[in-house]
Amino acid sequence: MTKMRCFQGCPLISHLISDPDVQSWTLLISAYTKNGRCKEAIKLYTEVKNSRKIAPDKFAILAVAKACAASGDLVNAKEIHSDALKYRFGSDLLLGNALIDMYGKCKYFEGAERVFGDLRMKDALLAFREMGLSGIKPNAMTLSSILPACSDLKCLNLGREIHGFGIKNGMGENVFINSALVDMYSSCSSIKHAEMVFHNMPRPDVVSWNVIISAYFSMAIAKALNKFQQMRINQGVKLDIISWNTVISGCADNGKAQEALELLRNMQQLGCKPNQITITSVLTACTNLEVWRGGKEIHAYVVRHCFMGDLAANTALVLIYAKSGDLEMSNRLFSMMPLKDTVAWNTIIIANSMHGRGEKALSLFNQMVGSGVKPNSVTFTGVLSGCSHSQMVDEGLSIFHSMIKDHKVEPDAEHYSCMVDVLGRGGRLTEAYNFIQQMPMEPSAAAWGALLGACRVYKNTDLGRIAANRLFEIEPDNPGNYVLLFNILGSAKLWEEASSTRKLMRDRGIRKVPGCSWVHVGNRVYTFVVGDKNNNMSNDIYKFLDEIRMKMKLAGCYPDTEFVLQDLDGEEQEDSLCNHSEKLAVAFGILNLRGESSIRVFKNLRICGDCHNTIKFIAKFVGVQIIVRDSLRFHHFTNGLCSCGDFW
DNA sequence: ATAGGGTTAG
Repeated sequence: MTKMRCFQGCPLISHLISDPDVQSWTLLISAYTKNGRCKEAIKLYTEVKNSRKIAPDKFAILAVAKACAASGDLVNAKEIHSDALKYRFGSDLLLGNALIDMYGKCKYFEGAERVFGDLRMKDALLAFREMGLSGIKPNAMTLSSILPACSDLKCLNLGREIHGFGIKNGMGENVFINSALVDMYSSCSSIKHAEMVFHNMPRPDVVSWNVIISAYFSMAIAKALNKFQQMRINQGVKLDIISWNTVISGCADNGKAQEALELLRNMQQLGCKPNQITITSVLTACTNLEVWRGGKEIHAYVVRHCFMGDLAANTALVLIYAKSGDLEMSNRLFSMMPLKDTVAWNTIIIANSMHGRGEKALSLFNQMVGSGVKPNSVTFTGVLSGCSHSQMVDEGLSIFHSMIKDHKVEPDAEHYSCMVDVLGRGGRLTEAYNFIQQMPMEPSAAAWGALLGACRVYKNTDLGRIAANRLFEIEPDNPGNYVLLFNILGSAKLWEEASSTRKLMRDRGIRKVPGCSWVHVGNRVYTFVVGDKNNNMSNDIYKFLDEIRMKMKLAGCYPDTEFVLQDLDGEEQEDSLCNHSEKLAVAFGILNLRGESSIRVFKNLRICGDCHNTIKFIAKFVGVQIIVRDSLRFHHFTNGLCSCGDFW
């Protein structure tokens, strides 16, 4: 009993063993790693090495390299690498593979390259191709440890040769080799062969099943889920944590968030404990969940299960909070993160940009650079879109010019589009148009779309026509472009031309996506469409909105009839401004405040201008904060003002 | 050489 407690909690396990030799030391390191306790494995390695003056052999180094790989511990990884060189294992193929894998998992690709170079892995692979391998005949261990290198490098030909060599040399039924082959064929996009190898295995084990399911996820999700069901009813194999993670991350990557959450519940019911990878995958899935309760539940789970130290989990949480409207929580979480990589910084910059905090996005960018983390292409998209949403034209221009000059990041079409948006929203329409024409690549729909949007805000009919006509060519099926031009022409009172735009849209058979908003009250999500009367409180909702409209008129705010046009859609002619889905959802949220000081509403399309005015008024009149997420960004309404500065 | 090595999830 005492011994057991020590094994779990005591860092110096070696005290329990009278004379630890290299073998038992290695065994313990592996045991810790297999149980997900990488920190302890690494500590054990370091402490025993230093205090007992034991020289690690290649197996000990291999074991600790795996611990570093699993935990992404780059600091110790470098130490392990230098040990490998110090003890003269620099050209060991097995260890070399493990070190490359370790650096890869720590995202330190320069290190991986260096090991690769030292090892002359390419030469090793070539030597293997000639089946010489320095005169030593490869055994099963060699084959199964070299196959992952083929997977990584997508060397299908060599993989095939290894496959043939294995069969010729009586290793055709080796489960390690076969699983590695399934993975190799799958990585080389040769699913048919992966399938063949798997189906010819006499006794596939958990790993074989995991690998084939993962292979199916890369081509057809239905087939993968089907195979997973087969695995579950198969008596011969027992699901392990990797099985669950494979299928959960497969769902997450394919936008199946609900399924991922359901699988998380399933695995827990069956007594399988989620690990960091599970949590990260589920969090990634939740990031794309349309309706989320502010991330609080999964956050609580992460805290309860001590995954808070995990970089990827934290980054996902930062994004979840931002996307669910809670920017404060997002910022707070980020500031508490002990370690921040490029992705983490990008996330918090984008979060602030989405919420219209351009200044904060810019200052975060400067902090990022100051702390020595290298910005990449995504970073600049984030900062520039922050500048555009906050009318920071000069700042945007200066960032754009510093991209190549100071950061060696080549602007791509997306950055150019951001700059069109920066100039356009800043009211510098001619410059925006010139900018498009000077783009070194073909201007994308995003670039013309940014210009068209700016033309709507600044009521520029001439440029609006040009941008819209380009968009009608590039993306003829996007209803938003027709509606925007229609609104531009309508507000210029060019009725005839406006209705011919409408006709063009109708003739092409393009329909507007129906507007839909939702709000979270208590434990339920309530959905509203235009003119919705299906809610229990519909009468109260409309009464409330009537009252607001009266109050607005008394205050001299008249409905902006320009936006009546926005929803004019044939059969929806009777739609007036008072029944847009976002107004209904806001009204319902206000009527169910229950002591809260803020509500959050989500809409699938851009918010309408009249709704924007009305919600500003409601926020002031009721004295609450109203946060609305539309398809592009967030609006924070407080005391009669919106964070977007009316440049929605 | 009868303690350790090889395949899978992000």
